Amino acid sequence: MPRQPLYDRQHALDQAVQLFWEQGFHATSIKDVERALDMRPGSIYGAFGNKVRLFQAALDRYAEQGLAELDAQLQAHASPLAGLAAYLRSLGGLRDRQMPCRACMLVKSLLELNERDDATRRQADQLLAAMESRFVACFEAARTAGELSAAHDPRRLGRRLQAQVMGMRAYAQRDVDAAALHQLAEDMAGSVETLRDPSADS
Amino acid sequence: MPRQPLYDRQHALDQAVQLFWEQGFHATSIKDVERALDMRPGSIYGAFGNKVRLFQAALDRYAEQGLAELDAQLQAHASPLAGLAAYLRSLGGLRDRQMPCRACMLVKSLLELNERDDATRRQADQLLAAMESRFVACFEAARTAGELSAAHDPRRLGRRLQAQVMGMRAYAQRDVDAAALHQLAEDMAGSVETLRDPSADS
DNA sequence: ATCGTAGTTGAGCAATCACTCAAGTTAGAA
DNA sequence: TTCTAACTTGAGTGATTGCTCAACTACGAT
Repeated sequence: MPRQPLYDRQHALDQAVQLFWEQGFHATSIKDVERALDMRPGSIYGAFGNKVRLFQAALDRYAEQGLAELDAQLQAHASPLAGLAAYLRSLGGLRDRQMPCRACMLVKSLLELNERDDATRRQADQLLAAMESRFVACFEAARTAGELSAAHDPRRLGRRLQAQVMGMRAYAQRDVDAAALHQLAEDMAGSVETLRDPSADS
Repeated sequence: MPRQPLYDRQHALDQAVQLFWEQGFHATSIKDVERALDMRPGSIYGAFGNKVRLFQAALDRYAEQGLAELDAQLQAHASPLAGLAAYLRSLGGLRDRQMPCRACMLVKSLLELNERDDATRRQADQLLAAMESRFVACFEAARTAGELSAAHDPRRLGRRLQAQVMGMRAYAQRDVDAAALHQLAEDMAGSVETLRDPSADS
């Protein structure tokens, strides 16, 4: 085994996530990637294959971190519904922190890519489906915990929640002030909390 | 006045809307435009200036038609809230009709463009703001008509509605079945209808 | 019929695109 | 020390990008 790579693969991928998240796939050139990763074309292609595969790896990494953020919020709260509400409220602060982009990278990719980049678009779709599954599982947990009435359909609620999150984050990409975003998040969090069965004991 | 243009400007713009709506700005080449509009580069640049300005003209035309659709739904219903609910339900059928794209072209543009295309992104933002204003005006009308309790803030409701529409249409871009989309639209329409003041007389 | 103006055409421009590869560099194994 | 396999480098590939412009065409006015 002669010679280790000079670059840190994880760190390089993180830089790629930042870059693609901000600029999208088509507006980002390999020149941009060279600058952001501080790597020369040969190394980039040696490490990641080509532009599409680098983008796909970045998508995977982004989704992984997104799921981790959701899980962190869920574990910080005793009840599933409270966790989801807290997650929505945390999205209200999208304008406060400094970020590459406020909209979700998966949604940006889903909307940007067409059938010419079919495999990548399907990947974005699947990663979004995984996120939705987490939402559904959450509502199911709330139901078995008696927090949510049996009349509610967890899958339907999960779909709706994902659509709301997609909407809020796309809206956050608009040129609106932070207060409006917090209000929006509060409204959405409230609509999750009102699902709570009034006859629940805890 | 010697010689009329061979092309129909409105028709050409409609073709441009279709093309850009489906593929986005960066993934669409002038070659694509030549094919779609059946025009040669010289004519295209003579008529529209350059790629950016053609895209901007297409954005304007798209927004104009989008507002017209909303207005059509509103005028078809006596009450503002009923009109908004009908509009949301109509979006549930996005998967049924054949369309260039299910997601909103304004949102696609807002998410695709970055500060490098600042003017165009700001234009998309402003057109979305105009749409939101229509929503707000609608809620204000509902309030003066006594359909909506004075406790509600029309601006806040307008923001929320726009975020919901953005979310639903982005969600519709996913690979989900039509029934799920109708359910989602029904949920959102229902949430508008429950705003109706129970003490309203009509 | 002639003229002038506006619209059309397509070959072709410089710039950029994603990508390659031969030459050079580095380090562990022998 | 020498060898060798993995990694780095950057000049350079052909293809494509957005766009131009000189030649050409069509048509109303005179």
